[in-house]
Parts: sequence; structure tokens; C-alpha cells
Amino acid sequence: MTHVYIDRIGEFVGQTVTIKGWLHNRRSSGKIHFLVVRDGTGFLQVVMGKNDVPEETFKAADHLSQESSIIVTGTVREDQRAKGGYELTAHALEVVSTATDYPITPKEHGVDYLLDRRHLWIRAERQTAILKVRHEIINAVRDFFNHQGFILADTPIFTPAACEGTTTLFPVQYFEDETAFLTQSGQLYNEANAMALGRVYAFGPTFRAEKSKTRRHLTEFWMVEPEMAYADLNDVIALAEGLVSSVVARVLDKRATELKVLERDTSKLETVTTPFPRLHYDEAAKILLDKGVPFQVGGDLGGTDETVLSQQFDRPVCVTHYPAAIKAFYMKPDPNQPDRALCVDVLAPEGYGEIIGGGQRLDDYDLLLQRIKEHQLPPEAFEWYLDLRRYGSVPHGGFGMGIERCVTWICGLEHVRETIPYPRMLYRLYP
RNA sequence: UCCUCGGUAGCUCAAUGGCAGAGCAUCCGGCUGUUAACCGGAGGGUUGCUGGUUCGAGUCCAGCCCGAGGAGCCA
Repeated sequence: MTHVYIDRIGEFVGQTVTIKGWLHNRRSSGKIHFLVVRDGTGFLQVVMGKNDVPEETFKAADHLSQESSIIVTGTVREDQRAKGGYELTAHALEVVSTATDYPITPKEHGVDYLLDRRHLWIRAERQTAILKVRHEIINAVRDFFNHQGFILADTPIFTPAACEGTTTLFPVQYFEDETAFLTQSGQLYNEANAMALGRVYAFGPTFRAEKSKTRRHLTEFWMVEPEMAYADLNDVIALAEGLVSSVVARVLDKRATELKVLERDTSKLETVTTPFPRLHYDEAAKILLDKGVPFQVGGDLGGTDETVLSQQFDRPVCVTHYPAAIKAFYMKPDPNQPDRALCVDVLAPEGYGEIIGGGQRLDDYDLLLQRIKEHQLPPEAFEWYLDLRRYGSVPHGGFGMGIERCVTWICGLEHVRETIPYPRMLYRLYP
């Protein structure tokens, strides 16, 4: 019998097919069973009448437990009474394996309970929808860069020292007597790759050992980091706008079903077209102060500040020219305003906060060395990085985009923890 | 690390200092179009841990453990 996947079931109306999956839910009226089956690609209601199947089969279906793995053969029918518009009238049922006492019942559960059973929670319709949007976003990101001629050049996960020295890193024992650290950014290596290949991107996991306990933080998250040689801040902003708008358009186009499952208000995504509004740090500060937000001018934008700013616009907003003092050592100062960095943060709408951080890099050897010393970083660890300014230094820049924050925003979620199959957070390493 | 909130049946939650309960899940029975189906019945408890106040503590007090949200920091 033809094995078909549920997402293609509409192509088989009137035909007898087999679906292989798991029992998601079951209802019965005594002489007719309704089995909701999922197979990873979707959910399908199987109807089994008492007179349609052998008595043993009908009885087996009556006692079938949630998440038991089953193979069902039947005739595909169009039926408006079924969610999704199609149904399968069962002729045969094979129980592959019986599940007993599946812990995630059709009623509500607490977050802690669900996170302890994340390996099972991901079977839920809502969770599969999120993971499919994540998949689409990642593919859209890769396509965006690949189509523009960027070269994927991944950066190491074991690193010898802090990239920026400001955030906490996870130490790893590296053979006998050396300590390595899990990367917090591939950016420094990305700069070297850009000098070799012109325009590059790295895409991989990133680790932050900060004890952040908020809905925006994971200790392990995925980041895409493009870097361009011969580029200035405007080029970086244009690239960020192009990336974000194309990712949103792609998800709207390909994942309408999933966004509907998530009850996402897509009108808030349809406005995400270029150009994005740009705010100089000083303008951002003025908006905050005018709104009565107790903002400390000269400091970084906090979560509340980002929320207030992003709510002023119907699309992501680019905030530029932060004080150089609060930015990383490798940021290039603005020649017209040397206490400011040529940097940009992109804040997602609806209060979702920073999804992109980047800017133009410091390309002057002497100034870079001075900054390294000012930040009390060991210059010998950055010899290779300084080489990039010794041998053919050029203006260059790039940014990092956090995938999970992007998924959170596009899906309209409350928390990043649902955007990755197995979230790693402060106090959560299982499963 | 700091601030706030929480921990009671497998799950989600009730319970004025006075007999520890409901819905769902599970098991049994009923129902031929259900949509988190519904109806009837049954089983199910070390109220996070330790100590204290009290005739009496799920409830009040102290300490501890665990979790959530937020701050800082960041994508």
C-alpha cells in the first residue's frame, strides 16, 4: 500500500493509502472512533466505524493509548467536519508499539513540567510549528547569503581566549594543561575569513555563561554572523535590513499554516519591508526621555528601553552610534564624533528587543592595539588578529543575528526557550 | 548576585488556623460525526524539606531546597 505523508494527503482523495505515525488523541461514540494521528508532517483525523473493520481492530482502537505508534490504511476523503479538511476512513490498523501513561496529556501543563519532558513536548502541534518556522528561518538566512555570493566559513567553537573579555565564558579542559573556552562569537575569526574570501558568514552555536534569567536568554544559542571586507556602517545596515526583511517574507510565504497554529498576527509581519527606520543613539535617548523613561544617557539600552523604542515603529529599528565606551574594543569610532562607535543594533518590533548587533570594525593597527590594552586584554593573544591590520587592512564590518530571538519574534512567543529543540538555560541542562 | 512570586493527587489548580477537594489523566461502563467530545462509576495524598508557635498548621513564624518572572549583561 502507498505510504503517504499527511501534508500531502490532499493529493490522494479517493485513493486507499497508508499513513505511519502516532496516536495524538482519540474520541469515540461507542460505534465510531475518531483517531487523530500525527506523523511529523501534520495531523489527520482517522474515522473508524464499527462495521468498517474487523471486530478485533475496532476493539484495539478503543483501547489505544496516546502516543502509541500505529500504521493505518484507509480511504482518503474530503470532509469539512475534519480539521485540515481531509479524513481517512480506516480499513486496517496496525499497532507498532503501545505507549503507556504518556505524561503530556491533552490538558494544560506547567512550563517546568514540560521542560523536564522537552523530548516529548516537541511532539505537540504548537512545538512542531515553532520548529518548522525555525527551520524556515535558518534556510532563508542561508539562501540570502548564498545567493549574494557570501562564502560559508565557520569559526571555531573551542577558542583560546575571550573575544571581547566582557562576558563570562564556559571553560573547557583542553587536554593536559590548557583551558579552552566555548566561543561567544566567531567575529574575530570572521574578520580574518573576510580578508581571505571577501564576504563570508559563519553560522553555528554560541555560548554565554552569564547568569541571565530572562525570557530573552539561552546559554547556548545559534547565531549567524556575516562579515564584509571593504564595507562601512551603511553597508552593514543595508545588509541587516535585507536579511531581516527577506527572512520575514520567506516565513510569511512558506509557513502560513504554522503561523496560524501559533495564532500569530501576521499583519505585524507584513509591514517588515526596507528601509528600516534609523535612530542615532542621541535621538533614541531623546525619545526615551520624552516618554518619561528613566534612561541614563551614556549607558546601554535596557530591556524596557528597547521595548519602548521598538513600539514607536511598525518594523525593526536600527539604533546607531552608541557611546564607544560601552561597546567592544574592536568597534571603529566615528571620525566625526570619536566618542561614538560606528555600530548598529537592530531592535525587533512589538518589544521583542535586540536581534542584531554589529558595526564597522577598527581597522587601524595603532588604535586597535591601544584599545586592547585599555580593555586590559593580553596583546599576545591577539597577535593573529593584529596581523589583519598589518597585512592589507581595509574598512570592514558585519553583524551577528541571534536565531532564537528571531524565531521568538516571528512566531510571536513569550519566551526563547520554545524556539530550540533542547534549550540550555541557567539551571536547565536536562534533557 | 539582587528583587518579586510560587511549590497541595500523575497533571492544572481550590481549600476563614478546624473532616484535603474539583477538573483532566488512568481503570470500568454507556453513546455511529466527535473537535482539549460527552455522560455515569472507581482507584489515587509524607500538602518541597527541617524545626517552631498552637488544643489543632496545607494555612502562621524561621531556615533551607527547587522553580518561575524581572534587574544587571547580552544575540
